Amino acid sequence: MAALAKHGKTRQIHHGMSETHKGPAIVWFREDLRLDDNPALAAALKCGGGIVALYILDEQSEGLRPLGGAARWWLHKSLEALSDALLERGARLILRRGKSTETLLDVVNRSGATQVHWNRRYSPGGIACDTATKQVLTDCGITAVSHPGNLLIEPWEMKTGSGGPYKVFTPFWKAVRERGWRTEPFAAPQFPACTAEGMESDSLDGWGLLPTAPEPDWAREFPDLWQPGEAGARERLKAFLSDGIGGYARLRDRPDRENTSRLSPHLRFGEISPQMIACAVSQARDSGDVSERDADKFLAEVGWREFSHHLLYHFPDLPKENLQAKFDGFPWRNDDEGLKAWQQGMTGYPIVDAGMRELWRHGTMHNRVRMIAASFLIKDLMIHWRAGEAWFWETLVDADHANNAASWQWVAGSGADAAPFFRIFNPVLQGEKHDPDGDYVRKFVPELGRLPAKYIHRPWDAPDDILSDAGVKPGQTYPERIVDHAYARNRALAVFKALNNGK
DNA sequence: TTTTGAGTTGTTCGA
DNA sequence: GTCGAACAACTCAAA
Repeated sequence: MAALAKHGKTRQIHHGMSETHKGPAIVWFREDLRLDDNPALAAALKCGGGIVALYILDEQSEGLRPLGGAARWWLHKSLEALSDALLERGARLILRRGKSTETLLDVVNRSGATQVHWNRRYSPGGIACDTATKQVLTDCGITAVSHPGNLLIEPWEMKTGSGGPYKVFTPFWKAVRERGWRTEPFAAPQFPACTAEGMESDSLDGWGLLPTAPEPDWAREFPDLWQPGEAGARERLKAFLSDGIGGYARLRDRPDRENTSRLSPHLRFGEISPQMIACAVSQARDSGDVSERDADKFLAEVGWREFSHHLLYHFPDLPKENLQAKFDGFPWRNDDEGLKAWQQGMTGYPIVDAGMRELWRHGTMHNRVRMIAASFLIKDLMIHWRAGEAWFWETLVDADHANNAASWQWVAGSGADAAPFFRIFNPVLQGEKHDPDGDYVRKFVPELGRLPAKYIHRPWDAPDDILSDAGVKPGQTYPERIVDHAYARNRALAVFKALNNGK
């Protein structure tokens, strides 16, 4: 009807109508691709005029970081799932591409919506975009409401005794727990019979989010490992609570076991809320199914996500600038070959290479191995943490602006509550400690698969007959070490020491 | 204002 | 093989 009318005129028409006829409310989905426990969706449905469920692929607005490849794959699948879930309830997901503000205005005008609801983002680009959008909508007489839907507590609500943001995790998490968070979920909403009838929508396939030829199909194995979407998130949580969380405190560091939750990409896209996770874990603990130790340890990981997001809110430069200014003088090495070897999993250190190859093949890496691999890039190769951050952003399905930046700075020592400079992971000892049988290495570095456990984390120490029995030819079937760890460790220690003396 | 205790994830050395 | 200490010095958070 009013699809082609100019903005102003359309608005006028609808304002005139709103006295007698209530327009629909738009739910603008962004990083909250779920129907359950979704405050923006619940609020929009409450309006009673029907809803328009909208997702905008915004690759143009300044300050919004374009998704990396692996995350684009996830987004595609997650939008499919969301669209299906909405269809089951008689609603459509409208897909649009373009600048957020303009696109939203266009959908407002075409739909005659009088309200727009969304759940907040906390990155500087997201905040800027949402603030501007809210202003424009408000100026047009549209009610724009932002809701808290992605964090346990809003970042501005957590303050230390002196009024500043927390910079140390332990007191932060203690304060969050003492304060508590919302435990009543927003109920699974009842949908009106018909919504967004006749609205134009892009075709998801047309967005090109999946890898396309001649690009290699790096996502080939993803579907076997992941089930993006709300239902997948719920199943993952359930499976973790029944199989993985028992012994979590002890076994979460073992990449050869399946004791991590693997919920991070689901959280990243908001397919499940941190409240829902926390609630389920607390219940399992209270009923005695899960030990207090395991439950608390796992909840603390949700706490780290929270901490990272709060940090990014208070320190918007976190993804680009050292949080500790003294690191600005750090003599990072330019080493394209080293960076490439690291990215490809060809450093000659089996645990590092296994991790980097897991990342490429599966779009994820075990948490412990992320630290080992990151420490290797930063401290052994002395390559800037930003190069590592960028690679993880491109390859992780759970790539999260806040977590990624905060974690890389933590490893580098430049971040909040960071590792002391002398904490330099030894890739051999870490491998032997956390992958004692070498099963993790065997899975991702098959050319070492026949080496006995004793040598699998240090093939250079293996006698010639053992190497040849295992079919390993150093420098041919598997690379020699690109740097000697003992040498690299001393080099890093010297640099860090100078950094501290120089202030 | 001052003081005090503490700080995710490690490694190495020497007893 | 196991264990504790050293590795530095600083900043944070709360009393």
